[in-house]
Amino acid sequence: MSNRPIAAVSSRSRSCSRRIDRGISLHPRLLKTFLAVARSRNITRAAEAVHLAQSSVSDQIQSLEAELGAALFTRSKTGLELTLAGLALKPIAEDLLRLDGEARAAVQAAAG
Amino acid sequence: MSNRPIAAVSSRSRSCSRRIDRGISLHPRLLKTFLAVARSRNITRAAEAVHLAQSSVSDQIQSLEAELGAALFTRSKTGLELTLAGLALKPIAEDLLRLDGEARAAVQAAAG
DNA sequence: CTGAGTTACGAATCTCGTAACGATC
DNA sequence: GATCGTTACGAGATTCGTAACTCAG
Repeated sequence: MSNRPIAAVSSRSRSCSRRIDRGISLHPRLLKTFLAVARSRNITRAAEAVHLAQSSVSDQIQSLEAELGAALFTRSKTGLELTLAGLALKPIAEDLLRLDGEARAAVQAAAG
Repeated sequence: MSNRPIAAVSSRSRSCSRRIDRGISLHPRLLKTFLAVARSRNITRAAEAVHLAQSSVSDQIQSLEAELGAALFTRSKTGLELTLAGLALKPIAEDLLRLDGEARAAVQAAAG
């Protein structure tokens, strides 16, 4: 009988945001999207870069912000800008993604 | 209309394995489970440690192996043993999880 | 009206638990 | 028969795309 106290219960309660992961871990996919947006400072462009719909990118950024409890970008008329939190996340996200690749490579090397 | 050439199409075709992510990135959740199994060399124990059902742990390990294209453990009568690939993955998985935490901390620090 | 981001909604997919098996001791 | 891992299956949650909406220029 429903023994899932870990995963949040409320789920789809507020607005639309589909928040991708929720409190368990920083999903690499979100990080990849975040970096694309950080680079282009433009959601539309980032969406093309990662082959996702604009709305998906918008959602992923919001999920990441919700997950971390902090705004990563400031939405201004002239474009998006990284906040202090976004600036702090960027280099670590890059490391994380790099390590992800290293893990794959290491396993391939070890297994043949 | 249905424009999803990226995500695999076949999906639930073989056996039961629900393979968690599939070719996009190393899911931190899988890594956490992997480390728990690597530590106890026992799926039942690992399941208790990470608060999941035995079957979920079994699936996650298989997902990870499928994702990486290599066996991480040898299932023998006496228990599970790490393969060369598993041995190679372990330290990187630990780093990955550590970095995950660092990212959170850095964002918290920057945002207040 | 155009360009950019966000919200609504729905279909396909994924996650994880219960239950049923299979194998080893 | 007890223990441990795997497979089957189903309920609920997640992901992402289309479409509609909002706001600045």
